Amino acid sequence: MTDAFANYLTQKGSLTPEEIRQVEQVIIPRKIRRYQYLLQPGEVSNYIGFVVKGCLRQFRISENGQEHIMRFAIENWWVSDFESFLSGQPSKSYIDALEDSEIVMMEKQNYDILIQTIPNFKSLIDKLTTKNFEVHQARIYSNISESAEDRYNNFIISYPSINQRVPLHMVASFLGLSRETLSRVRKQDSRKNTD
Amino acid sequence: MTDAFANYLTQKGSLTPEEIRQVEQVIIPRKIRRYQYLLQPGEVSNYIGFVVKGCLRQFRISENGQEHIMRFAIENWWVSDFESFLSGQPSKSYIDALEDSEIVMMEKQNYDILIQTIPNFKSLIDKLTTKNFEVHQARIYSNISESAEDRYNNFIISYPSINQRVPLHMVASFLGLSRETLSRVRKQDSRKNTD
DNA sequence: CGATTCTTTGAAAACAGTCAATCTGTGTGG
DNA sequence: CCACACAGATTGACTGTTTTCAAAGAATCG
Repeated sequence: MTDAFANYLTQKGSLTPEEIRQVEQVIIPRKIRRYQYLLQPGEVSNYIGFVVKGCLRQFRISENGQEHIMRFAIENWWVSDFESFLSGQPSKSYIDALEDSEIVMMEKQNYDILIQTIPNFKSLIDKLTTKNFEVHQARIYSNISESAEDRYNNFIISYPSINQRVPLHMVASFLGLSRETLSRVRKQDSRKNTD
Repeated sequence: MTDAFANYLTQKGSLTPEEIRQVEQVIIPRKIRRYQYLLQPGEVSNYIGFVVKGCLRQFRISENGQEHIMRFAIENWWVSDFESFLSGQPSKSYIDALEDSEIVMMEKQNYDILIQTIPNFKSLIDKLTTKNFEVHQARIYSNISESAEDRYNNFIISYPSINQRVPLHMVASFLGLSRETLSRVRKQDSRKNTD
């Protein structure tokens, strides 16, 4: 079950078998059913999860009741409200599962200890932080500079696997578009590609 | 000149006078004239700067030649292309000064040493990283969920000092709007406020 | 004062959202 | 196996928002 996690730690973090054993002592495997919440607003996100199998999303609900998807997570991605996880402040987000999923969870106190005791784990997290920064910048740049069509096209290039698995109206929500608009954008695109 | 930096380190990072002396050994004060570039695309951002006085911006230029402002920096803010600084990859951004400015610069290698040797400095940077994460999330959420008017109103609440100092067309660029639209939004707003 | 930068305005066009209806595919219960 | 319900996707007509283009009006600086 947690082989995927061990592989990840080996490949992305160069952890030794001994270090992986140490990490595995503090993780908790969990199954999450489709539609099940992992986090709700007001709770503090005391853990990070690593997705072994499945698909989840983090979203907020605006005053008028609309859902706005901040982030997806599939196999080999981390899932958490990192904002709440890092700051210790209550979350503003929901996290739920879009498919029956399996994750391994790690509590913040153990996470902090591992960072202090396993340099390879620390540098893995540093890489993750840098990557997150890049992803955020890219998304902000896309949001302020690109048309709906370009944003969608970049999305399917950057996240083809998400695009395949997730309903279109959620992709629209992630991109900040109405589902109707995204549906029309996609139609335009397919017309162009068959020319 | 660098008193502002020492104050910042004391107040935000609880550094002791001795620790501050240690930091001050590796910083380089620099004056940047208005319109002067601090960074251009392709360069690696090998330093972070702390703004003692003045105002700067980080922006990218899109294929059609438009400027898109990623970030402003004024007194007591850090300035850098953090993406490039953290990853060591070439930057995609320009940084330039909007006013004659004074900054103190720190090279990455010294930054790394200070993080390792001064726990207070490390936790200051950790706070900064968390704060950055929050700011990114807030901006993304704003971009995908709010109207032009709401985005602008949130901007002037969140960054009143920037709004006062920076030309309207740059605020528009930061928000992902045309200057004409922002001009009209602002007019609408002022009408509402005088009712 | 003249030059430059910044802001505003109007009119038209492009773009995106809303509402309502229909269509499609999937899965469940009878 | 069929009928039905349900979630998701599409379409059309309409409305509202934002951009674009062009011009003119402030403000600032040397």
